[in-house]
Amino acid sequence: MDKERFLGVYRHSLAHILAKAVIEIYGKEVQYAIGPQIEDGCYYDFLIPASVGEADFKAIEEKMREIIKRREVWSREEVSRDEAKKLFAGQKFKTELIEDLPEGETITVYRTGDDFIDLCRGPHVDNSQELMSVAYQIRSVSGAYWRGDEKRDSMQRIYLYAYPTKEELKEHLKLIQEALERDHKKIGSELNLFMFDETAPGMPYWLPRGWQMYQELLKFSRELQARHGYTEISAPLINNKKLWLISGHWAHYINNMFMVPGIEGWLKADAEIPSVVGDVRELDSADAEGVPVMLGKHSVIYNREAVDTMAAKPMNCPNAMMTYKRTVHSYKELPIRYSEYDVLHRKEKSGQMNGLFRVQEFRQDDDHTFVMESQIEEEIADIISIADEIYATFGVTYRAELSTRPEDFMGDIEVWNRAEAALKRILDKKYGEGGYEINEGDGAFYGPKIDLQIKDALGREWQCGTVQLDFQLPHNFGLTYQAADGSMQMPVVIHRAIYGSLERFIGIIIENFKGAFPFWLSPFQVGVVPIREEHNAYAGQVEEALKAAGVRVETDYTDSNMKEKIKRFKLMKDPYILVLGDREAAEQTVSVNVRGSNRQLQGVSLERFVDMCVQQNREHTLELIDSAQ
RNA sequence: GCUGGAGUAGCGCAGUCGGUAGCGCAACUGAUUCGUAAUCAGUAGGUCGGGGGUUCAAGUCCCCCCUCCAGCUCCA
Repeated sequence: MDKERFLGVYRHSLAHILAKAVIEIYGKEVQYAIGPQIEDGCYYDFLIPASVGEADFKAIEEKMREIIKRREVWSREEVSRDEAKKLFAGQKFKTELIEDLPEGETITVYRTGDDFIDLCRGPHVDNSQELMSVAYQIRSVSGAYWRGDEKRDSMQRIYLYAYPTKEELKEHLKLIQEALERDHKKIGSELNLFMFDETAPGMPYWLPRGWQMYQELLKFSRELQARHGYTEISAPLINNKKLWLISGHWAHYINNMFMVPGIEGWLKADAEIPSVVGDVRELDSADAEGVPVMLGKHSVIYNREAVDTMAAKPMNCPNAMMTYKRTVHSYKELPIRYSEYDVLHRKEKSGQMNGLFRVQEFRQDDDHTFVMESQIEEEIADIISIADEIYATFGVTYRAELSTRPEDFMGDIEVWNRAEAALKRILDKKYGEGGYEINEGDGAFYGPKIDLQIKDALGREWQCGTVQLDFQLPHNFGLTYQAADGSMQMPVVIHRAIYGSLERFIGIIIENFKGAFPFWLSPFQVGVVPIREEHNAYAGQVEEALKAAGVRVETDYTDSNMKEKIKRFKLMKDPYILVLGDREAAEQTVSVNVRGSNRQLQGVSLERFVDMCVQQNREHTLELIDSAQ
């Protein structure tokens, strides 16, 4: 049996054992739903009368062990729909699953011993004893909605790690531990890169060291884009709702926007309101049921439909449209590329935030390019070449995904077809046919898109870059350009970002590099350690020489001993630590400690060391130069 | 928003049955002037996330809220 199949059968069988154990512990009223295998094990969704916590894990694991030891026989049966329904009477999820099975499909059930039956396609082990040697451990319990729908039952999902042997399980737990050690929240705090405060959830405070990196990323993006003909703009952070009405955000995105009340909408109320909808998610739903609410005397309420209501921008696009609209445009001007790095705000439901990966305030390396349809192909090829250069600089690989026309598309189907064909031509040429994924029908209603997923040092994938065609906003804003024949035509807008959000990207590279950044990106690039106070003068001279060459250097002039000084810079993961004493001062050299090795370069001339630094800044070198040759 | 966990000095943590809030690192002061990851001694630092309640007494028990974490759902 090949490994894939082996894992599938065993993990899936363990899910059944898990369900059986949970039912034996918590009683027959447990509703069990589905228990698929996943990447590192399996899970099972339950509706359990009690709430399961970490304290219960051991009992469940032991119950599973006990069940396996019973060496029960597993049997497969084919049953009719009615028989199946009878077998699972009282199990509402199973009943729903059975009802949803297509007519004529063979329904199979598996029994484990006499007292447990599950609806399942299989295959499974023949006898529980085959599971005797597999290693498993409850990973966690978490909430999950029945069929992923937040309006339906909220269930408890119990996750299991499952591997064929104890060694493999151990190996996996080690990898998890490794990921934990790379956690950007932990490293970000240790390296003084950023912080959060409860008064601004999901909005990072960038500390000096972190902001330095942030600026380097911006600088790199700006340099690269300037070479590719981009022009940068900046636009208001808050706009009147009029703009959001035109762009469609007021109708489709309002619950994710931070509102800025004006003066007009404030009302003093002292009345009974017949129908108040309390759940913000249902505000736009026609059949949301309101309840009568009595407002207290002189309550202050706000009517967001007032003419002077403003909102913080969640996206840059509408203002880019406005910028384009300022003058008339000729086809000769296109493509026009407006890049911007403005601050965006998106209100998230609580529980959605996650360090820098998901925040409420962020910047993107955003751009809106206005092109003629005939220019799409060439423009996107250029965007991909930018992405190539940026990702390569961080030493990460990526793959592309194309999402095509959804059912509720907007615009001319012919335009869609031509645009999708153009995107496919580019991707075929770049990655070879089949060298990228196609998600049919997954595009936005306003245009097809290409997503770029990067793969980090642990093999985890992250969505960063995105290139989206947009036929809708030019329409909403009435954008035009004058074509060669004198007619007025509508440009196509290309939205694109390569880092994605700077915040998320920094989170990813913190984990990718484990805080040991390439030289050009390091908050401080060189730490200088004078051995004794009498060496401070020479240290100052070295510091000045480096600063003059644009190198970010920090020097420890305190009276602590050199070991402590070295330790401090090592903990900050400065790429180079210079140790300066009598010898160096006399010879005008530096002794260099290279990060990540115990290697010391002795007697490097100051001039040579400055050159090494300058070269790495200029070339955005990924690896540290660890030789003075 | 949902499920489960957590919040005690700047950071990492301990705090038992409800009975005077502690340890390590960091900080500060003094001594030490040192050749590659922690010199020694002393000092200071707390609305125990916020609010309410129970009690003679609350970090500890109860209720509400906030924030964070692991997931679910949604997303850059």
